[in-house]
Formats: sequence, structure tokens, C-alpha cells
Amino acid sequence: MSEDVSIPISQRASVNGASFSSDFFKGLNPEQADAVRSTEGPVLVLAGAGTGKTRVLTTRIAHILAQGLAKPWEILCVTFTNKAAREMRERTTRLVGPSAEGLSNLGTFHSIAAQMLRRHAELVGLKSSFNIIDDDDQTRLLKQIMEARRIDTKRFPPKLMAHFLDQWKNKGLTPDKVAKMTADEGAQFAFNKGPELYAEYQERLRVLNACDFGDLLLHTLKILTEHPDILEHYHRRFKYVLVDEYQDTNIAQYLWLRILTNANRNLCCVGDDDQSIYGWRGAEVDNILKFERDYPGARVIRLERNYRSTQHILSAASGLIRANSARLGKTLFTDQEGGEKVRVQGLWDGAAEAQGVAEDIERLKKQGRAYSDMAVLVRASFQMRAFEERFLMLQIPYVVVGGPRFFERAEIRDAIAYLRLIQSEDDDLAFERIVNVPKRGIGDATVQKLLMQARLAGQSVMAAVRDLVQTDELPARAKTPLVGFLRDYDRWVAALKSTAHDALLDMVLTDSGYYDMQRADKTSGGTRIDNLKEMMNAMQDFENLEAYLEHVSLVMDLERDNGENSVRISTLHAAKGLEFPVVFLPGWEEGVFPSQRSMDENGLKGLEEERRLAYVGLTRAREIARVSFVANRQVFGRWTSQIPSRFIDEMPIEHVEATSQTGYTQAGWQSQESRWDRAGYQPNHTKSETKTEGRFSDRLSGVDMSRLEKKPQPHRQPAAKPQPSKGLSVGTRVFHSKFGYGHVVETEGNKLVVNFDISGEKKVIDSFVEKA
DNA sequence: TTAATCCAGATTTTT
DNA sequence: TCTGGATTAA
Repeated sequence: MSEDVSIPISQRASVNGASFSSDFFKGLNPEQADAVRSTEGPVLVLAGAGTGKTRVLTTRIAHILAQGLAKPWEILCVTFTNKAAREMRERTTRLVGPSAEGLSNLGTFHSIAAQMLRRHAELVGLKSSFNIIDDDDQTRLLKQIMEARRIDTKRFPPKLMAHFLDQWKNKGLTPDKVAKMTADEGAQFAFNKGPELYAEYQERLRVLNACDFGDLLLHTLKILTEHPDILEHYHRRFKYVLVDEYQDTNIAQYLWLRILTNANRNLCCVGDDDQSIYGWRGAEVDNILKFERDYPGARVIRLERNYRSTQHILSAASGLIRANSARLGKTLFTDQEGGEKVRVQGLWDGAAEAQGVAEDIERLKKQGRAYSDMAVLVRASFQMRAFEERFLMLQIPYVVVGGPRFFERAEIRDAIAYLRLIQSEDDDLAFERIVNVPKRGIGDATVQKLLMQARLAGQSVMAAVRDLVQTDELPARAKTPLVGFLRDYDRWVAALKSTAHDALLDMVLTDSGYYDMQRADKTSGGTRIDNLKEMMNAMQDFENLEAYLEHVSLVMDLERDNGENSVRISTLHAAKGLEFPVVFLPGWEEGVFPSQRSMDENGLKGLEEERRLAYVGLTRAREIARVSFVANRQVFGRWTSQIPSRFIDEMPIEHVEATSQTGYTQAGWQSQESRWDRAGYQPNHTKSETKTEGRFSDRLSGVDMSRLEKKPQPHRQPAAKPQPSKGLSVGTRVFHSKFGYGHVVETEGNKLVVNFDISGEKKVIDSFVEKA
């Protein structure tokens, strides 16, 4: 989110000097200053890409503090990600010094809601020690509920139900409200059992003393609605409310903000409708579009001066986004004249594309650019593979953003489940995860019996186990290991008081035989144990177990790979808020980007969101943006003909420089037309339109489409020119990727076998072998 | 309880 | 084409 120019030293010097507040305004343009200064009443700041959004927010906080308008804890400032929150805190600290530490209400929607909910948990039937479950637990819980009701989980996948559940929660709908929506697709789930399942799910969560992410908001919303005294308290407390990335709020978040800002309307929302790319996750662009209606008398301030990109890049992006209908409209401008035009290149296939990008990278590197100045941004993660392989071959260091995350690793989740169970005995989901990990001879059948018993008795599974062990209802084969498990468990709980929590985990893992199990497993190569050690290290930073668990459930972003000097390969979504001098945007083909599925499922709305994604991609670039597409692409192992994305045509030609090595085939064109037909869309350019003056597609390959022969061409790349893999001999260490460090174990012609130390995975790379 | 086999599904992802 | 989840057999 380093969206703007760094703060001049003169301002940093003005730390904690309330009387120097005017210094904050130095270097701000008039609109930015206006946005900072308008502290009375509701304000919407429409901040285009690269216009200094974060700077406005942080300066605004600094200004409020410096003017003595509020104490640090009287400012509510919400973001979406922990990263954004962290950055906001850091940058505010730079402006106002240590007093920024007191900003206790600066955080993500979820962390702030969790804070509030812990304080009033009993009002919604929870204990304040409640656990926060993730979507894996959510799905498993749903599955249990459905199986207990004898719903065919094959016909009605719990995953799908979980999806509906999320959608309802995003919209702030409670089970009773859903029950009335008979037309709703989710409500009709499994023969209209949607609402029932929802209700039972909520009830089960209450019994488990747990809640999911959506509940954090919904429960607080409920408390605020039903308890005017509490609401009153927060109204008095939050004198100023600031919201980052307002275009990404969903309805629940909207309602939550609404109620919190009702009486006190010093609300400042910052966002950009053109960068709303999370619609599929419940974000409502409408929230930002109707802000003025929601808050009558609101001021709308547009930030249109872009400090990031050159003229050509900005104009290409603006031209593109102009094709969208649902937008408030902004015209970005910059002082940075000229620069390189956006280059669009057509290539034969994915391998050629990766090769082209890699060559460009090496060329730019020779011209003195750092690898970390460059990024490859793709639509979907499967597109990353080709680049990884190529980069590996040429020894270009790279980092993949969004690989398997630390907390999603099985061993970490197991350890957390143990801790959760120790923290709260009611946590059946944690119990289920670890009763038989490592294997204790407690099989599925036994677990099912326990769950059933617990449900019948209306108690938690641990309680049920305690009871059952006293009786003779269980066969000795199941009973003995359970008794052993209980004994261990009780010892751990007792140890919780006397032992540091990281040492406790070590004890748990030793006693339970988890370490032994991992050591016995040769495939992991000891890295799992390293991960666990790493986790214990991290635990030391927390007061107690409870604090740590809160952290992991909400702040799952430990251990980010920080590729110091590496090219970044990332999805477009994950690149939001970042910027790079050089950006490569491969895979701009109809059906890939814009994604066919997105258009099929959401029609025009989906297409417009894809277009915003393209806009986000282009505007990440400071100096160089290079778009590419291919004529042939392998999708799910099948070769398909592609045609360039309509987005390519939508960039104004005068800001684009087109080159093509191969052009594209008539076959591709045709197959795309029929694809459009089937989906009921009108392509932006039809055959007759191809002749339109200045259209990119004309210049592209210099081929008259109508004269190309009809029969499909074989999708073979003319001649693969083998390149020697430079200096990659057996034993060479290859840098970090999402697979971790690795060593070359075998080279043979074009084939390269790499053994990755961290995952234990062996990967064969043969990017030069021709694919028929 | 574990290993072998079959089969649908295969964007984006934070909390 | 590849993969993980579920079913089936041993």
C-alpha cells in the first residue's frame, strides 16, 4: 500500500508537536488537504489508483490527534487486512510519534468486532473465551449436521452449503430472515432445508462456544441493535470513524458501520469504485455508489492526481475502465509525461509467453533494474506454473505470493487444534481433528459414536467421553486409548497454569507421540517439525495461550516470504495495493481474462469486475506495463485456440504499442464466437468490426481474418529451440519458491529434476520438450 | 484400519 | 491431464 510518495523529513520531524499540525499538509495537493481537513460530518474520498489514499487516511488521523479533537482510542479506523492495518499504524506513528500506540481501535473489521464481542459475549450465548473457527471447520461441522439429518452429502455438497452460509452472513441475514426467502437458491438447498441447516449450525456453534468470521460481525451487530446502552457507549467512544477500501465492504460490514456511526457522523470512507474486485466474496460496489444517499449532506472528494504511473499507462488504464457502466467516474491525471507505451504482444503458446517474459526480465535486469522491481500478475494461479518453470530454468529468482500458507499446513493446524481443545474443552471440532492424530486406534466408527452420544446428551464431546469411559458401553479396544487420551489431556490442562504456553505445546507434541509420528514420516524430511518449532518461537511473543489463539484465528499472516531480490509472481487479486516499476500481465485472452466463468455466472456484472481487475493490474505499474496473450493455450491438459481479450481492444490505441510473433488463428476466432453465443454475450468486436479504423486487432498480426482458412491448425509451436540450462548442475541450489529451497538432483538434456527441501517434493522441469 | 481404485472437477481469497 | 476425496476391498 505504498501508494504515495514517502513523507518528507520535515514532517517526520514534527512528531508529537500538536502545534505544528500544519506541517502535515505540506506536500499534499489541495484535494488531499481538503480530505484531511474535513473532519466534520460524513466524507467520501474517492481515491483513484495511486492518488495517495493511505497518506490521506494517516494524515487525517494525525490531524485529528494534533488538533486535540479526539484521544487515540476514540478513533475507530477499520481496514480489511492485517497488512493494511499494520501499515496504517506504522505510517501514523511516523507522523505523530509514540502516541499512535494508543490507537487501540485501528484494525480489521474482524479484529475490532472480535474485541467487542469478547466483552459482551454472554449477550449472544457465548463465553468470552469463544474460539473462532475457519472455513475448514465450518465445512466439517456442516457435514456432520447434514449427515445426522441423512442428507446426501454427495448430491448436496457441504462446501456449497458453506458458500450459501457465507453469502447470507455477508448480507447480514439471520436464519429467520433466510426462512422467508423461499426463492433464494441457498434456501432451496437440499429440498428447502437451507434455513433449518443454518439455524442448526448456529446452535451447534453456540454449544461449541465458537463462532465463524461472519458471526464476529453479526453477533456484534445484534448486540448493538438490541442493547441501546451498549450502542450508546460506543457512540460516545468513537468520535471519529475512518474506513479504508470502502468499495470492498459487504452488507454486514455496511450495517455494522451504519449503526456505529448513526449518532456520531464523523465518518470518513476512502475507496475507489474502480478497484472493487471482491464482489464474489460479498463486497457490494453499491455501498460506495450510494454513499451520498445513505449519508445526506456527505461531502465527496475526488483524488485524481496520480503519483504512480506514467501518462501512457494511466491513459491506457483509464480508457479501459471507461467501458464500465456502474461507476462514479474519475479522470486520473499525472505529470509524468511520456514513458513507454503499454506493450501488447501476441505469442504462440504459454511456453513462448513465459519465455518472452523471462527474456524481458533479463534484459531489464541488465539495464540495471532489480528483480524486485518486476512483477508478473496473472488472473488465476494455474497460470503461474509456466513462469515458475521458466524462471527456474534461467535461474531468475522469484517469489510466488499466495502459496500454501503457514497456518494451512496440516501440522500447524493439528498443533492449533490441540491448543484449542486445551483452551476450551467444548471445542468438538478441534477434538475431532486430533483424537486420532497420531493414530491411537480410535477409528471413525468410535468417533461417530462419541459425536452421536454428545449430541444426544446435549454436551460437548469431551464431556461425553468422560461419561462413557465410566460405563461399559464402549468395547475395550476403543475405551483403552480414550482413557489414555483423557489422562494426557487432563495433565495438559493442569500444566497450562504452571507452564509457559510454548513449552506446553512442546510437551503436548512429545506426550501425544506427534513428534514420533512426524519423525517416522520420511516424506516430510523433518520440515514439519521445523515448522512446529517455528510456531513455538512465534508463540513466545504472546502473553498467554488465549492471546496467541486469538492471533492465529484472526491474523493468519505470519511468515510471509520476503523475496528480497526476486521477481514477484502473484495473482492480480493479491497484487492490489502494491506497485512495481515493471509489470507483466500475461494471459489476456477471452475466457481466461476476462474469465469465462465469471461472465457466465454473473453476466455483465462479472465482466465489469474482470475489467476492474484489468484496471488494477495496469495501474500497479509505475513505468512499464506489458500485456501478452497467446494463440494456443493448454487448459486442463487440452489445447485450445485463444483470441485476444476484449480488454486489449479497449485500451486506446495511441497508448499501446503492439507487436506479434504469431498472430492468432481463425480457428481460435471461431471457437470464441461460439463460446460467446452459448453464453449469450455480444463480443465487443465482431468480424465486420475488425475493419474499424485504428482497432488494435487490425494492426496486430496484419492478417485479414476473413481470408484465413477455416480448418483448425495443429497447435504446435514451430520449432522449440533448446537452450542450454546455464550452469544448472547436480547439487546447485535453487532459490526460494512456494516449494521452498531446493537442490538440483538430476539433469538430462532439457530435463531438470529439482528436489525441494521444504516440501520434500520432487519436481521435473522440462520446459523445452515439445508438447504435441 | 489401511491401501487400492474410481471419479468428478478444475478462479479470484481475507478474516 | 491431474488431483484429492470418497468408496471399496483386504
